[in-house]
Amino acid sequence: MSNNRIALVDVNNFYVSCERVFDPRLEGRPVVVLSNNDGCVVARSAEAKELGIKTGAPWFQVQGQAKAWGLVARSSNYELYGDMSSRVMEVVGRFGTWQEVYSIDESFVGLVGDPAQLQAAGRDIRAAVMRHVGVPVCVGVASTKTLAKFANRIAKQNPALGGVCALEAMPPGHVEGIQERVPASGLWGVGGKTADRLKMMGIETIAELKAADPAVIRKKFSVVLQRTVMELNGTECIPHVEERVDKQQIMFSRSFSEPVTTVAGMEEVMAVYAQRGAARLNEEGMRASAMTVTAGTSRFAAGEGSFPAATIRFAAPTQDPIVLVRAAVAAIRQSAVTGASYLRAGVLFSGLEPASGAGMLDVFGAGDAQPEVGGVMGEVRNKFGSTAIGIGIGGLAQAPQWSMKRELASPRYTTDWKDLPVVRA
DNA sequence: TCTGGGGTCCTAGGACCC
DNA sequence: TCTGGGGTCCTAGGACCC
Repeated sequence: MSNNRIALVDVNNFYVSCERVFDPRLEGRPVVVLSNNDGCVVARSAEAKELGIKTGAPWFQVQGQAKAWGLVARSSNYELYGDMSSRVMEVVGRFGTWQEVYSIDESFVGLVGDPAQLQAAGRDIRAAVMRHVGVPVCVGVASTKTLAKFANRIAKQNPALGGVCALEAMPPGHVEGIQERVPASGLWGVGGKTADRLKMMGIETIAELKAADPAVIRKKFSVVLQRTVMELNGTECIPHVEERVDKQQIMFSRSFSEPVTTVAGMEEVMAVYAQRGAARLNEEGMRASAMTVTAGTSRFAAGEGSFPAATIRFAAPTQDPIVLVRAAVAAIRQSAVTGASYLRAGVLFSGLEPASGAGMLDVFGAGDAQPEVGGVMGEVRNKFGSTAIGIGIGGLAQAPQWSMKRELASPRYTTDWKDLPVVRA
């Protein structure tokens, strides 16, 4: 067996840690970051976790005690987190033989060495990210991705390890002991439904799942869970995806700050959302052969609710915002229910292909003379800001009534000159 | 009054073809 | 009343992830 290993590096309480870099007063205090519309809690500091605040907790239920607890809430600031993320990834990537960015705050990297060297590499990564970006990370190192995730969890839960756990550097029997105690549902890839079904078969702990027959697991569940079993036993089954492959879908979906109750209102929403989606298509350099528009009433309200969805297939793949807006508005006009109280809507593009190069035949030879609308709008936005241009209601400078609320937002410290922090010495 | 916004992969089943 | 066998492609839905 070679000594190639996989490290999973992730930032602790990522969104909260980003906020703390620019506002050190938040250090040591309970802090939560809220979802769009300040709806619910999406990230918590260790102190907030200790208070018993759960991920997904509705903010209006927590808000009452905030003052007594000294709890600080921030609206999510995705521009800041996105920028901090790329800085973290760049630093972490320097240490790996390869790197796969798995989510906004996690990446897998390849490491080589004996257990002591792996442990040392983990400590180096941690120190480098803290020095260059200022956020704390944990590192788990093992022979497969599933085990690296597991090792990372051990690192997080045992402060004595200093944020790094190379599985093979642990004392003999230690890892096995944990696997006998921890439920299988704590593993990457094992969700609630699967855990329930496993339980009925008498499989509750990680150790029990590890000892299960992969063929039986595949038959009763799926190839996905079979891979988990094999990875627990040290056989790599989940491939590395170093090059970010092209996305299969692009979505724009948001809930509103207040309900939209008329079909005309939903047409307005769709006009704006289709444009936001089209802008994303343009940024990714893609065009779509199909678009699905969706809307929904509250999942928490009594009664049936209304969840319209309609898919439009285009004769030729497109990223033209005018075409997309027209189609989305027509689709919602037909599928929205008069009088329903809609709280969210979205557009999903699928059947994506690159917009450049050999695409559609330019039958009429108009391609050169008529630059694509989406591209031009993208250039204008880049130069003059995201609200500088739009079609119809999407061009209004003032946001419509139902637009998202972010009342507790922090400044865009790293992506907007106006918000650059000032340091006095 | 109030409850996120993205994504991925797999499977089953239907349509269609030879 | 009987009516193959195999293959591909597409879609919807489920489960999971952060």
